[in-house]
Amino acid sequence: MGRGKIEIKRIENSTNRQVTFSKRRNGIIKKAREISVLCDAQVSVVIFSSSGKMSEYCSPSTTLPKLLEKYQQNSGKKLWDAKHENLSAEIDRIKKENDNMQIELRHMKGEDLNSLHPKELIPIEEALQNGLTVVRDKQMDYLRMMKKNVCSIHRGDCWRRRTSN
Amino acid sequence: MGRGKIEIKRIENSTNRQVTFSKRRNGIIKKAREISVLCDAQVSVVIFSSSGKMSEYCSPSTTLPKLLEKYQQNSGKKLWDAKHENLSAEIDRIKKENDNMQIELRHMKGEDLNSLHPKELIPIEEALQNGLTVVRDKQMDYLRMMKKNVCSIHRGDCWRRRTSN
DNA sequence: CGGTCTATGTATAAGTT
DNA sequence: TAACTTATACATAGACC
Repeated sequence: MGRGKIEIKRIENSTNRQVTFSKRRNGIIKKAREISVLCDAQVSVVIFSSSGKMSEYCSPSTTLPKLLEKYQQNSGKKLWDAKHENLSAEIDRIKKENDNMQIELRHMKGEDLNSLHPKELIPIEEALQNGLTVVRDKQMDYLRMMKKNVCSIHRGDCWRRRTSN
Repeated sequence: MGRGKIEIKRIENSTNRQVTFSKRRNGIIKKAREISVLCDAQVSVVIFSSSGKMSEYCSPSTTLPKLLEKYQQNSGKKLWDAKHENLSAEIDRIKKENDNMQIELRHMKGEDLNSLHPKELIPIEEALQNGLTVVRDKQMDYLRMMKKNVCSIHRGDCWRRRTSN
């Protein structure tokens, strides 16, 4: 419908594609508005351009949620229950991760050890020993640092450095 | 677009209305298909006739749930109810719990300690020391138990108990 | 990006079967 | 009813701004 006939296949020239998109999108939304008035129909149109820009139309006698509710009843297809299931699945996944971590943490604190085999105690003991070593090293570092600072203050290093020069 | 011009207002003759509905619905869906091919767009059309009959189109590169998800992100409008928000909130809550545990666990393993104040190292050291004590006690118990069992076997305790009586 | 113009292709209102 | 026909209104490709 225009100066030349076009094939219905992806328009390669991106400028043309964008222009055609705008025109046709307006056309579709106009048609949607018309059919809803002429024929007393409930219509919803949602369009995303390839660049992600969204356009929508929904006939005035309804709302998108209402229409989608009707859609589900009519088609039997689930639109957001599927979403529910996804969320529920993610909750399960995270909870499991949570439980595992909690168990590990309890073991590190010496709790719930009775269910473990003697062999399983070994890596825990090692982890604890390692953690303790690292923490104590860190504490030693702090102590050394503080001692050094105290000595500096006693010797007046800071003061002298700041004022001299 | 036909033999006569028509005003865009409800068609009172119900036969005409039904005929016009069918024709225009087909037209809209054809246009939707065309724009999705020509312009690489994602399109969803849902139409209910006044008699309740449903028609739909969704471009092949997507699904209605996916499109609606995008719609929500894009428009900020919520299409589904509180149930989702509850689930989302729970996910957030559990994830936070998860993060906290992960941090605690890392600290117990001697990781990420640099961000802590010296004071914060103390409870960690205590927890590690305590855990280590408990784990080692448990290991001692096992050792003692095994030793006892070995002695019993040597003395034939088990055998006698099982066969006698 | 928008909007305007115009030749031409399409959709469709109304008529016919 | 639905399917087919056809005259006409409308949509739009391409060009320009």
